[in-house]
Amino acid sequence: MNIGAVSEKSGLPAKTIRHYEDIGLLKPDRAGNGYRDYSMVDVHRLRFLQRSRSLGFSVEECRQLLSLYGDSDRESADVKAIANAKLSDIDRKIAELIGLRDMLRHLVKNCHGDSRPDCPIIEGLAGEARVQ
Amino acid sequence: MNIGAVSEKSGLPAKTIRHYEDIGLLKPDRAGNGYRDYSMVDVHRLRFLQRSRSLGFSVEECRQLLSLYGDSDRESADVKAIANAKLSDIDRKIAELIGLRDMLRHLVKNCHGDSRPDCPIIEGLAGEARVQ
DNA sequence: CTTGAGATTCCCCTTACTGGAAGGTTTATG
DNA sequence: CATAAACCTTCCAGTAAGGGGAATCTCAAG
Repeated sequence: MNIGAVSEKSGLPAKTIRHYEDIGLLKPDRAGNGYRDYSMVDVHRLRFLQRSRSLGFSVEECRQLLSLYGDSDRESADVKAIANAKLSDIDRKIAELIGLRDMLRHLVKNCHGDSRPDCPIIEGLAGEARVQ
Repeated sequence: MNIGAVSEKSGLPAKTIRHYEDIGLLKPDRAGNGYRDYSMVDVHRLRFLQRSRSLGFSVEECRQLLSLYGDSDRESADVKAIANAKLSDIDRKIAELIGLRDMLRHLVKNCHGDSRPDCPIIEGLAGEARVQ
């Protein structure tokens, strides 16, 4: 499969896909003409990257997540440790997104258009997340 | 309030706080000695930035979200349009995080340590999100 | 008064892409 | 068959969003 098709299927620009290859996140075959030749596994990895990057995980975190499978030299204890750590991150992110969503919903409901100066939503903006 | 205290309260490094000032996300006062002097509103904005950046929103998106209040020249229709667009984004992100979490949970439960070659989790990795 | 913690600016480095040039390949069309 | 459009290649440079660290300044404590 050529890079254009993979781009469409993964939702990532071709530039980004080549970049991910440069930094070792995947290694597509090459066709006789020099074009990259992607498999469905590559598409899965790229889709996964698209998702997790857009959710605020760094490329290195994504690399760890990807290593949870596929790398046949994985060790069960490592896998579980990494996965559990990421599960905490994810739970926190979900909670924060829900907080953000509620805040915006409140804003949409209560801020009724006349540009009144003091909007009580400002309090909610910072969330009640414990710092540190 | 000095930048150190604000850093602690917002969870952002001082470097990042100064950077946000450079790109116009806040304008703290200056004390007589040249030190930046932050208000509680600044702290709120910074906390908000910390949260939304870590959730995968770009700085420009954060700028839009911040403009939903504080800018007294806001127009109700604009506010609602932006807020509603962001609400969709947030809902999608939440759904994706839940998908990611379920996948990891499944992996933790089912991948029982002996490095067996084929893990069915790979299917789940890409999610069933419709591309495009 | 001096010592250490915290502030300032400035400049360069890093991460994670993104745009564009210059050129090779494949596909559709006259 | 020619040739133009669409796709692919590499390479180089730029952007976005910070981070490291030097050189200097200021404040609080002993």
